[in-house]
Amino acid sequence: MQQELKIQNSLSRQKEVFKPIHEGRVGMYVCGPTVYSDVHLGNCRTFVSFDVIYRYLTYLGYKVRYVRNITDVGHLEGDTDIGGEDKISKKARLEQLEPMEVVQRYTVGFHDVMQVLNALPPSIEPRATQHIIEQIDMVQSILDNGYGYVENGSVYFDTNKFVKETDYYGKLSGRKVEDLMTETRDDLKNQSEKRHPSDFAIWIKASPEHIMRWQSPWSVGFPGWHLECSAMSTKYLGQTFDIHGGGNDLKFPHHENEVAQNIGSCGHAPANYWLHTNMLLMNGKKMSKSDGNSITPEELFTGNNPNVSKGYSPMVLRFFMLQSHYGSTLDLTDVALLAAEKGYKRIMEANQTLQGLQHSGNGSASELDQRIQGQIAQVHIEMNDDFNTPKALAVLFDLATTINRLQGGQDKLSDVQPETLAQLQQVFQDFLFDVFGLKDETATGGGQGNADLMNGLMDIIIEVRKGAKETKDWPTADLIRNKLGEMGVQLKDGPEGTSWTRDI
RNA sequence: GGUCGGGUGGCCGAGCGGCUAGGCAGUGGUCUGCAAAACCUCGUACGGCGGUUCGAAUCCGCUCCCGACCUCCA
Repeated sequence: MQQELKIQNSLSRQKEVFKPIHEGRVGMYVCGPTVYSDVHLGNCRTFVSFDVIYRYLTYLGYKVRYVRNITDVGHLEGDTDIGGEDKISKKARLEQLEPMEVVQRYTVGFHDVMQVLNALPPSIEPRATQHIIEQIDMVQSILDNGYGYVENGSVYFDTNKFVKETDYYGKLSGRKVEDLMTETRDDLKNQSEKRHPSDFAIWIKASPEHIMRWQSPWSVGFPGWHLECSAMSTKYLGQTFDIHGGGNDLKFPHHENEVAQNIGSCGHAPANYWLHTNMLLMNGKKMSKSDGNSITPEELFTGNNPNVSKGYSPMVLRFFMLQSHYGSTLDLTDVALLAAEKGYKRIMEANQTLQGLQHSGNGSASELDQRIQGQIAQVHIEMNDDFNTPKALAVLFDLATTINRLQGGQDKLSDVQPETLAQLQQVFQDFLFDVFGLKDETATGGGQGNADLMNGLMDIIIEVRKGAKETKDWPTADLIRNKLGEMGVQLKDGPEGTSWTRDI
Protein backbone atom coordinates (compact mmCIF):
# COMPACT_ATOMS: atom_id res chain seq x y z
CA MET A 1 0.00 0.00 0.00
CA GLN A 2 2.63 2.53 -1.00
CA GLN A 3 0.80 5.03 -3.15
CA GLU A 4 1.54 8.68 -2.89
CA LEU A 5 -0.86 10.98 -1.16
CA LYS A 6 -2.06 13.79 -3.36
CA ILE A 7 -3.84 16.87 -2.13
CA GLN A 8 -5.47 19.78 -3.86
CA ASN A 9 -3.40 22.84 -3.08
CA SER A 10 -5.32 26.11 -3.22
CA LEU A 11 -2.04 27.92 -3.75
CA SER A 12 -1.33 26.24 -7.07
CA ARG A 13 -4.91 25.22 -7.83
CA GLN A 14 -3.55 21.80 -8.58
CA LYS A 15 -3.39 18.39 -7.07
CA GLU A 16 0.11 17.90 -5.75
CA VAL A 17 1.99 15.02 -4.24
CA PHE A 18 2.22 15.66 -0.52
CA LYS A 19 5.75 15.94 0.79
CA PRO A 20 6.11 16.98 4.40
CA ILE A 21 8.92 19.28 5.41
CA HIS A 22 10.14 16.79 7.97
CA GLU A 23 10.00 13.12 7.04
CA GLY A 24 7.21 11.36 8.89
CA ARG A 25 5.81 14.49 10.50
CA VAL A 26 3.06 16.88 9.54
CA GLY A 27 2.29 20.32 10.89
CA MET A 28 -1.28 21.35 10.21
CA TYR A 29 -3.03 24.57 11.16
CA VAL A 30 -6.78 24.98 10.78
CA CYS A 31 -8.67 28.19 11.41
CA GLY A 32 -11.07 27.53 14.24
CA PRO A 33 -14.23 29.34 15.21
CA THR A 34 -14.80 32.80 16.58
CA VAL A 35 -16.62 32.01 19.79
CA TYR A 36 -19.28 34.67 19.96
CA SER A 37 -22.31 32.41 19.34
CA ASP A 38 -23.28 28.77 18.88
CA VAL A 39 -21.54 26.89 16.10
CA HIS A 40 -23.77 26.08 13.22
CA LEU A 41 -23.63 23.06 10.98
CA GLY A 42 -21.56 24.78 8.34
CA ASN A 43 -18.74 25.26 10.81
CA CYS A 44 -19.05 21.61 11.72
CA ARG A 45 -18.56 20.48 8.17
CA THR A 46 -15.17 22.12 7.96
CA PHE A 47 -14.02 20.69 11.25
CA VAL A 48 -15.30 17.22 10.43
CA SER A 49 -13.50 17.40 7.08
CA PHE A 50 -10.22 18.30 8.73
CA ASP A 51 -10.84 15.71 11.39
CA VAL A 52 -10.92 13.05 8.69
CA ILE A 53 -7.79 14.51 7.11
CA TYR A 54 -6.08 14.49 10.50
CA ARG A 55 -7.20 10.94 11.12
CA TYR A 56 -6.07 9.72 7.73
CA LEU A 57 -2.65 11.33 7.99
CA THR A 58 -2.30 9.66 11.35
CA TYR A 59 -3.47 6.37 9.87
CA LEU A 60 -0.74 6.68 7.24
CA GLY A 61 1.76 6.80 10.06
CA TYR A 62 2.51 10.50 10.18
CA LYS A 63 3.09 12.14 13.49
CA VAL A 64 0.72 15.05 13.12
CA ARG A 65 0.72 18.24 15.13
CA TYR A 66 -2.74 19.60 14.56
CA VAL A 67 -3.29 23.17 15.70
CA ARG A 68 -6.74 24.67 15.63
CA ASN A 69 -7.24 28.04 17.18
CA ILE A 70 -10.05 29.69 19.07
CA THR A 71 -10.52 33.31 18.08
CA ASP A 72 -11.69 35.20 21.13
CA VAL A 73 -10.74 38.74 20.30
CA GLY A 74 -10.23 41.01 17.34
CA HIS A 75 -12.97 39.79 15.05
CA LEU A 76 -15.02 42.84 14.19
CA GLU A 77 -18.59 43.29 13.12
CA GLY A 78 -19.41 45.09 9.95
CA ASP A 79 -17.40 45.85 6.90
CA THR A 80 -14.48 47.87 8.16
CA ASP A 81 -11.31 47.14 9.98
CA ILE A 82 -12.10 49.73 12.56
CA GLY A 83 -15.34 51.28 13.59
CA GLY A 84 -17.01 47.88 13.74
CA GLU A 85 -17.49 46.45 17.17
CA ASP A 86 -15.58 43.40 18.32
CA LYS A 87 -17.93 40.42 18.10
CA ILE A 88 -17.08 39.11 21.53
CA SER A 89 -17.38 42.55 23.08
CA LYS A 90 -20.72 43.15 21.46
CA LYS A 91 -22.14 39.90 22.72
CA ALA A 92 -20.78 40.62 26.18
CA ARG A 93 -22.40 44.05 26.18
CA LEU A 94 -25.74 42.74 24.94
CA GLU A 95 -25.87 39.93 27.47
CA GLN A 96 -24.19 41.89 30.27
CA LEU A 97 -21.40 39.40 30.63
CA GLU A 98 -17.67 39.58 30.89
CA PRO A 99 -16.18 38.95 27.43
CA MET A 100 -14.46 35.88 28.85
CA GLU A 101 -17.80 34.53 29.98
CA VAL A 102 -18.99 34.73 26.41
CA VAL A 103 -15.82 33.06 25.22
CA GLN A 104 -16.08 30.32 27.79
CA ARG A 105 -19.71 29.58 27.11
CA TYR A 106 -19.32 29.18 23.36
CA THR A 107 -15.99 27.43 23.59
CA VAL A 108 -17.52 24.80 25.82
CA GLY A 109 -20.50 24.54 23.47
CA PHE A 110 -18.19 24.12 20.53
CA HIS A 111 -16.23 21.38 22.25
CA ASP A 112 -19.42 19.56 23.16
CA VAL A 113 -20.55 19.53 19.56
CA MET A 114 -17.15 18.39 18.34
CA GLN A 115 -17.30 15.58 20.81
CA VAL A 116 -20.71 14.29 19.81
CA LEU A 117 -19.57 14.45 16.21
CA ASN A 118 -16.60 12.36 17.32
CA ALA A 119 -14.06 14.88 16.07
CA LEU A 120 -10.73 14.36 17.77
CA PRO A 121 -9.42 17.31 19.74
CA PRO A 122 -6.49 19.07 18.07
CA SER A 123 -2.99 18.71 19.47
CA ILE A 124 -2.98 22.36 20.45
CA GLU A 125 -5.94 24.72 20.65
CA PRO A 126 -4.48 28.17 21.23
CA ARG A 127 -6.57 31.26 21.94
CA ALA A 128 -5.91 34.69 20.56
CA THR A 129 -6.11 36.37 23.96
CA GLN A 130 -3.42 34.08 25.29
CA HIS A 131 -1.05 35.24 22.60
CA ILE A 132 -1.20 39.01 22.79
CA ILE A 133 2.53 39.23 23.37
CA GLU A 134 3.31 37.14 20.31
CA GLN A 135 0.96 39.27 18.28
CA ILE A 136 2.51 42.52 19.46
CA ASP A 137 5.92 41.09 18.55
CA MET A 138 4.69 40.26 15.12
CA VAL A 139 3.26 43.73 14.59
CA GLN A 140 6.64 45.12 15.62
CA SER A 141 8.44 42.87 13.13
CA ILE A 142 6.13 43.98 10.38
CA LEU A 143 6.80 47.60 11.28
CA ASP A 144 10.55 46.94 11.46
CA ASN A 145 10.45 45.45 8.00
CA GLY A 146 8.61 48.45 6.68
CA TYR A 147 5.35 46.74 5.84
CA GLY A 148 3.26 48.57 8.39
CA TYR A 149 2.49 52.09 9.48
CA VAL A 150 1.05 53.64 12.59
CA GLU A 151 -1.89 55.96 12.37
CA ASN A 152 -3.42 57.45 15.47
CA GLY A 153 -2.50 54.51 17.68
CA SER A 154 -3.61 51.85 15.24
CA VAL A 155 -1.25 49.89 13.03
CA TYR A 156 -2.01 48.98 9.46
CA PHE A 157 -0.45 46.56 7.06
CA ASP A 158 0.81 48.38 4.00
CA THR A 159 -0.49 46.23 1.17
CA ASN A 160 0.63 48.67 -1.48
CA LYS A 161 4.25 48.38 -0.43
CA PHE A 162 3.94 44.65 0.00
CA VAL A 163 2.61 44.28 -3.52
CA LYS A 164 5.42 46.36 -4.95
CA GLU A 165 8.13 44.37 -3.22
CA THR A 166 6.79 40.85 -3.38
CA ASP A 167 4.59 38.90 -5.74
CA TYR A 168 2.57 37.19 -3.07
CA TYR A 169 -0.46 39.32 -2.50
CA GLY A 170 -3.50 37.95 -4.28
CA LYS A 171 -1.80 34.69 -5.16
CA LEU A 172 -3.80 32.50 -2.82
CA SER A 173 -7.22 33.93 -3.50
CA GLY A 174 -6.57 34.47 -7.19
CA ARG A 175 -7.31 38.14 -6.92
CA LYS A 176 -5.85 40.68 -9.25
CA VAL A 177 -3.71 43.10 -7.37
CA GLU A 178 -4.72 46.00 -9.58
CA ASP A 179 -8.34 45.40 -8.69
CA LEU A 180 -7.53 45.40 -5.03
CA MET A 181 -5.52 48.57 -5.34
CA THR A 182 -8.18 50.44 -7.24
CA GLU A 183 -10.98 49.35 -4.94
CA THR A 184 -13.52 52.10 -4.95
CA ARG A 185 -16.36 50.69 -2.99
CA ASP A 186 -18.39 53.32 -1.25
CA ASP A 187 -18.14 51.48 2.02
CA LEU A 188 -14.45 52.07 2.17
CA LYS A 189 -14.48 55.81 1.70
CA ASN A 190 -14.72 56.71 5.34
CA GLN A 191 -11.73 54.70 6.40
CA SER A 192 -9.53 57.71 6.39
CA GLU A 193 -6.79 56.24 8.51
CA LYS A 194 -5.84 53.76 5.83
CA ARG A 195 -3.54 54.81 3.07
CA HIS A 196 -5.08 52.27 0.71
CA PRO A 197 -8.43 50.59 0.78
CA SER A 198 -6.83 47.15 0.78
CA ASP A 199 -4.69 47.87 3.83
CA PHE A 200 -5.88 46.15 6.95
CA ALA A 201 -5.51 46.70 10.66
CA ILE A 202 -3.06 44.59 12.59
CA TRP A 203 -3.39 46.54 15.85
CA ILE A 204 -6.44 48.56 16.71
CA LYS A 205 -6.59 51.36 19.25
CA ALA A 206 -9.43 50.70 21.63
CA SER A 207 -12.19 53.24 21.89
CA PRO A 208 -13.00 54.30 25.48
CA GLU A 209 -15.97 51.96 25.79
CA HIS A 210 -14.14 48.97 24.35
CA ILE A 211 -13.85 46.32 27.04
CA MET A 212 -11.08 44.08 25.69
CA ARG A 213 -7.83 46.01 25.70
CA TRP A 214 -4.11 45.51 26.14
CA GLN A 215 -1.12 47.76 26.50
CA SER A 216 1.10 47.99 23.44
CA PRO A 217 3.81 50.30 22.11
CA TRP A 218 1.24 52.06 19.95
CA SER A 219 -1.88 52.32 22.07
CA VAL A 220 -4.06 50.52 24.51
CA GLY A 221 -5.91 48.33 22.10
CA PHE A 222 -6.34 44.88 20.64
CA PRO A 223 -4.97 42.83 17.74
CA GLY A 224 -6.49 42.71 14.26
CA TRP A 225 -8.49 39.71 13.18
CA HIS A 226 -5.97 38.04 10.87
CA LEU A 227 -3.02 38.44 13.13
CA GLU A 228 -3.74 35.75 15.69
CA CYS A 229 -3.49 32.95 13.15
CA SER A 230 -0.16 34.21 11.84
CA ALA A 231 1.25 34.56 15.32
CA MET A 232 -0.01 31.27 16.69
CA SER A 233 0.80 29.14 13.67
CA THR A 234 4.34 30.52 13.74
CA LYS A 235 4.66 29.88 17.44
CA TYR A 236 3.51 26.27 17.38
CA LEU A 237 4.41 25.09 13.90
CA GLY A 238 7.27 27.32 12.85
CA GLN A 239 7.67 29.95 10.19
CA THR A 240 6.86 27.47 7.47
CA PHE A 241 4.79 24.36 8.02
CA ASP A 242 2.96 21.79 5.90
CA ILE A 243 -0.77 22.34 5.77
CA HIS A 244 -2.99 25.30 6.45
CA GLY A 245 -6.71 24.74 6.25
CA GLY A 246 -9.98 26.50 6.64
CA GLY A 247 -13.32 27.19 5.04
CA ASN A 248 -13.06 28.73 1.61
CA ASP A 249 -14.93 31.79 2.77
CA LEU A 250 -11.76 32.61 4.69
CA LYS A 251 -9.58 32.54 1.61
CA PHE A 252 -10.04 36.24 1.17
CA PRO A 253 -9.29 38.37 2.99
CA HIS A 254 -8.33 36.30 6.02
CA HIS A 255 -5.87 33.84 4.55
CA GLU A 256 -4.49 36.25 2.01
CA ASN A 257 -3.71 38.67 4.80
CA GLU A 258 -2.25 35.93 6.91
CA VAL A 259 0.24 35.13 4.17
CA ALA A 260 1.09 38.82 3.89
CA GLN A 261 1.66 39.10 7.64
CA ASN A 262 3.90 36.06 7.77
CA ILE A 263 6.02 37.19 4.88
CA GLY A 264 5.96 40.73 6.15
CA SER A 265 7.24 39.70 9.54
CA CYS A 266 9.68 36.91 8.81
CA GLY A 267 10.05 36.66 5.06
CA HIS A 268 8.51 33.20 4.76
CA ALA A 269 5.15 32.06 3.45
CA PRO A 270 3.47 30.12 6.23
CA ALA A 271 2.26 26.93 4.59
CA ASN A 272 3.27 24.75 1.66
CA TYR A 273 -0.22 23.41 1.12
CA TRP A 274 -3.43 25.32 1.58
CA LEU A 275 -6.62 23.28 1.85
CA HIS A 276 -10.03 24.83 1.63
CA THR A 277 -13.28 23.14 2.43
CA ASN A 278 -16.36 24.13 0.55
CA MET A 279 -19.56 25.45 2.00
CA LEU A 280 -22.47 23.55 3.43
CA LEU A 281 -25.65 24.78 1.79
CA MET A 282 -29.17 24.65 3.01
CA ASN A 283 -31.92 25.04 0.48
CA GLY A 284 -29.28 25.76 -2.12
CA LYS A 285 -27.84 28.73 -0.28
CA LYS A 286 -24.74 29.03 1.85
CA MET A 287 -25.43 28.23 5.44
CA SER A 288 -24.59 31.40 7.22
CA LYS A 289 -25.01 32.82 10.65
CA SER A 290 -25.36 36.35 9.47
CA ASP A 291 -28.31 35.88 7.14
CA GLY A 292 -30.16 33.40 9.31
CA ASN A 293 -29.94 30.50 6.87
CA SER A 294 -28.56 28.09 9.38
CA ILE A 295 -29.42 25.24 11.67
CA THR A 296 -27.56 24.38 14.83
CA PRO A 297 -26.32 20.87 15.54
CA GLU A 298 -28.68 20.77 18.50
CA GLU A 299 -31.67 21.48 16.27
CA LEU A 300 -30.62 18.86 13.78
CA PHE A 301 -30.18 16.22 16.48
CA THR A 302 -33.53 16.94 18.09
CA GLY A 303 -35.44 17.72 14.91
CA ASN A 304 -36.48 21.02 16.37
CA ASN A 305 -36.18 23.02 13.16
CA PRO A 306 -38.58 23.52 10.26
CA ASN A 307 -35.99 22.30 7.78
CA VAL A 308 -35.99 18.75 9.08
CA SER A 309 -38.81 16.27 9.60
CA LYS A 310 -37.14 14.52 12.53
CA GLY A 311 -33.98 14.43 14.55
CA TYR A 312 -30.87 12.84 13.10
CA SER A 313 -28.08 11.20 15.00
CA PRO A 314 -24.69 12.92 14.97
CA MET A 315 -23.23 9.91 13.21
CA VAL A 316 -25.79 10.17 10.43
CA LEU A 317 -24.70 13.78 9.97
CA ARG A 318 -21.08 12.74 9.89
CA PHE A 319 -21.82 10.00 7.39
CA PHE A 320 -23.80 12.43 5.27
CA MET A 321 -20.79 14.72 5.14
CA LEU A 322 -18.48 11.85 4.20
CA GLN A 323 -20.61 11.08 1.18
CA SER A 324 -19.45 14.23 -0.55
CA HIS A 325 -15.94 15.52 -1.13
CA TYR A 326 -14.78 18.27 1.19
CA GLY A 327 -14.00 20.49 -1.77
CA SER A 328 -17.55 20.44 -3.13
CA THR A 329 -20.54 22.25 -1.83
CA LEU A 330 -22.99 20.01 -0.04
CA ASP A 331 -26.69 20.74 0.10
CA LEU A 332 -28.39 19.81 3.33
CA THR A 333 -31.94 18.60 2.83
CA ASP A 334 -34.25 16.41 4.80
CA VAL A 335 -34.52 13.70 2.14
CA ALA A 336 -30.74 13.62 1.72
CA LEU A 337 -30.37 13.06 5.46
CA LEU A 338 -33.00 10.35 5.37
CA ALA A 339 -31.06 8.61 2.61
CA ALA A 340 -27.82 9.01 4.54
CA GLU A 341 -29.42 7.45 7.59
CA LYS A 342 -30.31 4.32 5.64
CA GLY A 343 -26.90 4.14 4.05
CA TYR A 344 -25.18 4.55 7.39
CA LYS A 345 -27.23 1.73 8.81
CA ARG A 346 -26.45 -0.53 5.88
CA ILE A 347 -22.69 -0.08 6.12
CA MET A 348 -22.69 -0.51 9.91
CA GLU A 349 -24.72 -3.68 9.76
CA ALA A 350 -22.51 -5.06 7.02
CA ASN A 351 -19.55 -4.43 9.29
CA GLN A 352 -21.22 -6.28 12.13
CA THR A 353 -21.85 -9.18 9.80
CA LEU A 354 -18.26 -9.06 8.61
CA GLN A 355 -16.79 -9.07 12.08
CA GLY A 356 -18.94 -12.07 12.92
CA LEU A 357 -17.79 -14.16 9.95
CA GLN A 358 -15.81 -17.20 11.04
CA HIS A 359 -13.35 -18.71 8.62
CA SER A 360 -12.83 -22.46 8.66
CA GLY A 361 -9.21 -22.02 7.71
CA ASN A 362 -9.40 -23.31 4.18
CA GLY A 363 -9.78 -20.75 1.44
CA SER A 364 -8.56 -20.47 -2.09
CA ALA A 365 -7.10 -17.55 -3.97
CA SER A 366 -10.16 -17.47 -6.17
CA GLU A 367 -11.43 -14.75 -8.43
CA LEU A 368 -13.56 -13.51 -5.55
CA ASP A 369 -10.53 -13.41 -3.32
CA GLN A 370 -8.62 -11.40 -5.90
CA ARG A 371 -11.47 -8.97 -6.25
CA ILE A 372 -11.66 -8.37 -2.52
CA GLN A 373 -7.91 -7.81 -2.43
CA GLY A 374 -8.26 -5.29 -5.22
CA GLN A 375 -11.04 -3.45 -3.46
CA ILE A 376 -9.09 -3.27 -0.23
CA ALA A 377 -6.28 -1.61 -2.14
CA GLN A 378 -8.77 0.63 -3.89
CA VAL A 379 -10.04 2.09 -0.62
CA HIS A 380 -6.53 3.36 0.05
CA ILE A 381 -6.09 4.61 -3.50
CA GLU A 382 -9.23 6.69 -3.21
CA MET A 383 -8.23 8.20 0.09
CA ASN A 384 -4.79 9.00 -1.26
CA ASP A 385 -6.48 10.95 -4.01
CA ASP A 386 -7.14 14.11 -2.03
CA PHE A 387 -9.04 12.34 0.74
CA ASN A 388 -11.83 11.16 -1.54
CA THR A 389 -14.17 9.83 1.12
CA PRO A 390 -17.20 9.41 -1.18
CA LYS A 391 -15.26 7.11 -3.48
CA ALA A 392 -13.67 5.18 -0.64
CA LEU A 393 -17.12 4.75 0.83
CA ALA A 394 -18.45 3.53 -2.52
CA VAL A 395 -15.85 0.76 -2.52
CA LEU A 396 -16.85 -0.15 1.02
CA PHE A 397 -20.46 -0.39 -0.11
CA ASP A 398 -19.44 -2.73 -2.91
CA LEU A 399 -17.67 -4.82 -0.33
CA ALA A 400 -20.78 -4.72 1.85
CA THR A 401 -22.66 -6.59 -0.85
CA THR A 402 -19.94 -9.23 -0.93
CA ILE A 403 -20.05 -9.49 2.86
CA ASN A 404 -23.80 -10.00 2.80
CA ARG A 405 -23.43 -12.60 0.07
CA LEU A 406 -20.88 -14.46 2.16
CA GLN A 407 -23.26 -14.36 5.08
CA GLY A 408 -26.21 -15.44 2.96
CA GLY A 409 -24.29 -18.22 1.29
CA GLN A 410 -24.43 -16.82 -2.24
CA ASP A 411 -20.67 -16.54 -2.01
CA LYS A 412 -18.50 -19.04 -0.21
CA LEU A 413 -15.91 -18.34 2.44
CA SER A 414 -14.00 -21.24 0.94
CA ASP A 415 -13.30 -18.93 -1.98
CA VAL A 416 -11.69 -16.43 0.33
CA GLN A 417 -8.31 -16.90 1.94
CA PRO A 418 -8.29 -16.57 5.71
CA GLU A 419 -5.76 -13.75 5.46
CA THR A 420 -7.98 -11.90 3.02
CA LEU A 421 -10.92 -12.10 5.37
CA ALA A 422 -8.76 -10.88 8.22
CA GLN A 423 -7.57 -7.97 6.11
CA LEU A 424 -11.10 -7.12 5.12
CA GLN A 425 -12.19 -7.11 8.74
CA GLN A 426 -9.28 -4.88 9.59
CA VAL A 427 -9.94 -2.43 6.77
CA PHE A 428 -13.57 -2.00 7.77
CA GLN A 429 -12.63 -1.38 11.37
CA ASP A 430 -9.83 0.98 10.44
CA PHE A 431 -11.71 3.07 7.95
CA LEU A 432 -15.17 3.17 9.44
CA PHE A 433 -14.01 4.00 12.93
CA ASP A 434 -10.41 5.25 12.91
CA VAL A 435 -10.33 7.17 9.64
CA PHE A 436 -13.92 8.22 9.03
CA GLY A 437 -14.44 8.62 12.74
CA LEU A 438 -17.86 7.00 12.79
CA LYS A 439 -19.36 5.20 15.74
CA ASP A 440 -21.74 2.29 15.43
CA GLU A 441 -25.01 3.44 16.89
CA THR A 442 -26.95 0.50 15.50
CA ALA A 443 -25.21 -1.72 18.01
CA THR A 444 -25.77 -1.70 21.71
CA GLY A 445 -25.27 1.64 23.34
CA GLY A 446 -24.80 3.13 26.74
CA GLY A 447 -21.46 1.80 27.83
CA GLN A 448 -19.91 -1.61 27.92
CA GLY A 449 -21.72 -2.85 31.01
CA ASN A 450 -25.08 -1.99 29.54
CA ALA A 451 -24.08 -3.58 26.26
CA ASP A 452 -23.45 -6.89 27.96
CA LEU A 453 -26.74 -6.68 29.78
CA MET A 454 -28.57 -5.79 26.59
CA ASN A 455 -27.03 -8.69 24.71
CA GLY A 456 -28.00 -11.05 27.49
CA LEU A 457 -31.58 -9.81 27.60
CA MET A 458 -31.94 -10.01 23.85
CA ASP A 459 -30.65 -13.56 23.80
CA ILE A 460 -33.40 -14.54 26.22
CA ILE A 461 -36.11 -12.74 24.28
CA ILE A 462 -35.02 -14.25 21.00
CA GLU A 463 -34.94 -17.69 22.60
CA VAL A 464 -38.50 -17.29 23.92
CA ARG A 465 -39.72 -16.09 20.54
CA LYS A 466 -38.00 -19.01 18.86
CA GLY A 467 -40.09 -21.31 21.05
CA ALA A 468 -43.24 -19.51 19.99
CA LYS A 469 -42.31 -19.82 16.35
CA GLU A 470 -41.67 -23.53 16.71
CA THR A 471 -45.18 -24.07 18.01
CA LYS A 472 -46.46 -21.74 15.25
CA ASP A 473 -47.69 -19.31 17.87
CA TRP A 474 -47.53 -16.41 15.42
CA PRO A 475 -49.43 -13.91 17.59
CA THR A 476 -46.80 -14.21 20.32
CA ALA A 477 -43.90 -14.15 17.87
CA ASP A 478 -45.29 -11.08 16.16
CA LEU A 479 -46.13 -9.37 19.44
CA ILE A 480 -42.51 -9.66 20.57
CA ARG A 481 -41.25 -8.41 17.25
CA ASN A 482 -43.70 -5.51 17.09
CA LYS A 483 -43.19 -4.36 20.66
CA LEU A 484 -39.44 -4.46 20.24
CA GLY A 485 -39.85 -2.55 17.01
CA GLU A 486 -41.74 0.17 18.84
CA MET A 487 -38.84 0.41 21.26
CA GLY A 488 -36.40 0.80 18.40
CA VAL A 489 -35.07 -2.72 18.31
CA GLN A 490 -35.42 -4.51 15.02
CA LEU A 491 -35.42 -8.29 14.76
CA LYS A 492 -34.08 -9.93 11.65
CA ASP A 493 -34.97 -13.57 11.04
CA GLY A 494 -32.47 -15.38 8.89
CA PRO A 495 -31.54 -18.92 7.99
CA GLU A 496 -28.90 -18.91 10.74
CA GLY A 497 -31.30 -17.67 13.38
CA THR A 498 -32.48 -14.28 14.53
CA SER A 499 -30.30 -11.22 14.96
CA TRP A 500 -31.17 -7.70 16.02
CA THR A 501 -30.14 -4.08 15.60
CA ARG A 502 -31.11 -0.83 17.20
CA ASP A 503 -32.66 2.05 15.39
CA ILE A 504 -30.60 5.19 15.26
C1' G B 1 -19.52 45.21 -11.97
C1' G B 2 -14.80 42.06 -11.00
C1' U B 3 -12.85 37.06 -9.67
C1' C B 4 -13.72 31.95 -8.98
C1' G B 5 -16.66 27.50 -8.88
C1' G B 6 -21.02 24.75 -10.42
C1' G B 7 -25.23 22.80 -13.51
C1' U B 8 -24.95 14.71 -13.72
C1' G B 9 -30.77 9.74 -13.94
C1' G B 10 -36.95 10.75 -9.19
C1' C B 11 -33.42 12.75 -4.97
C1' C B 12 -28.26 13.10 -2.90
C1' G B 13 -23.59 12.67 -4.86
C1' A B 14 -18.64 10.67 -7.45
C1' G B 15 -16.32 10.80 -12.12
C1' C B 16 -13.51 15.08 -15.52
C1' G B 17 -11.51 12.23 -23.12
C1' G B 18 -13.10 5.55 -24.38
C1' C B 19 -14.01 0.82 -19.41
C1' U B 20 -20.42 4.95 -18.35
C1' A B 21 -19.23 5.01 -9.03
C1' G B 22 -22.01 4.62 -4.64
C1' G B 23 -26.25 5.73 -1.40
C1' C B 24 -31.63 6.57 -1.18
C1' A B 25 -36.22 5.94 -3.71
C1' G B 26 -38.66 2.88 -7.69
C1' U B 27 -39.45 -2.11 -10.79
C1' G B 28 -39.79 -7.26 -11.04
C1' G B 29 -37.97 -11.70 -8.61
C1' U B 30 -35.58 -15.10 -4.63
C1' C B 31 -35.83 -16.04 0.53
C1' U B 32 -39.55 -15.81 4.77
C1' G B 33 -45.31 -18.43 8.60
C1' C B 34 -45.94 -13.13 7.49
C1' A B 35 -42.74 -9.06 7.58
C1' A B 36 -38.08 -6.71 7.84
C1' A B 37 -33.23 -7.42 6.37
C1' A B 38 -30.37 -9.66 2.65
C1' C B 39 -29.47 -11.30 -2.41
C1' C B 40 -30.62 -11.07 -7.78
C1' U B 41 -32.96 -8.08 -11.84
C1' C B 42 -34.32 -3.60 -14.55
C1' G B 43 -33.59 1.63 -15.19
C1' U B 44 -27.86 4.92 -20.04
C1' A B 45 -28.31 10.65 -16.79
C1' C B 46 -24.72 14.42 -17.67
C1' G B 47 -28.42 22.79 -18.76
C1' G B 48 -28.71 24.50 -24.27
C1' C B 49 -26.20 25.32 -29.10
C1' G B 50 -21.93 24.74 -31.93
C1' G B 51 -16.71 22.94 -32.41
C1' U B 52 -12.12 19.71 -31.69
C1' U B 53 -11.56 14.22 -31.78
C1' C B 54 -11.96 7.68 -34.48
C1' G B 55 -14.54 8.71 -29.73
C1' A B 56 -16.85 14.04 -24.91
C1' A B 57 -20.65 14.23 -19.08
C1' U B 58 -15.33 14.96 -19.38
C1' C B 59 -11.45 19.55 -23.95
C1' C B 60 -12.69 24.56 -26.68
C1' G B 61 -16.24 28.63 -27.96
C1' C B 62 -20.92 30.87 -27.30
C1' U B 63 -25.33 30.96 -24.38
C1' C B 64 -28.85 30.26 -20.24
C1' C B 65 -29.34 29.40 -15.15
C1' C B 66 -27.24 28.81 -9.96
C1' G B 67 -23.74 29.60 -6.09
C1' A B 68 -19.36 31.60 -3.54
C1' C B 69 -15.83 35.54 -2.75
C1' C B 70 -15.00 40.80 -3.45
C1' U B 71 -18.02 43.40 3.38
C1' C B 72 -18.71 39.64 9.26
C1' C B 73 -19.13 34.09 8.67
C1' A B 74 -16.02 27.34 8.45
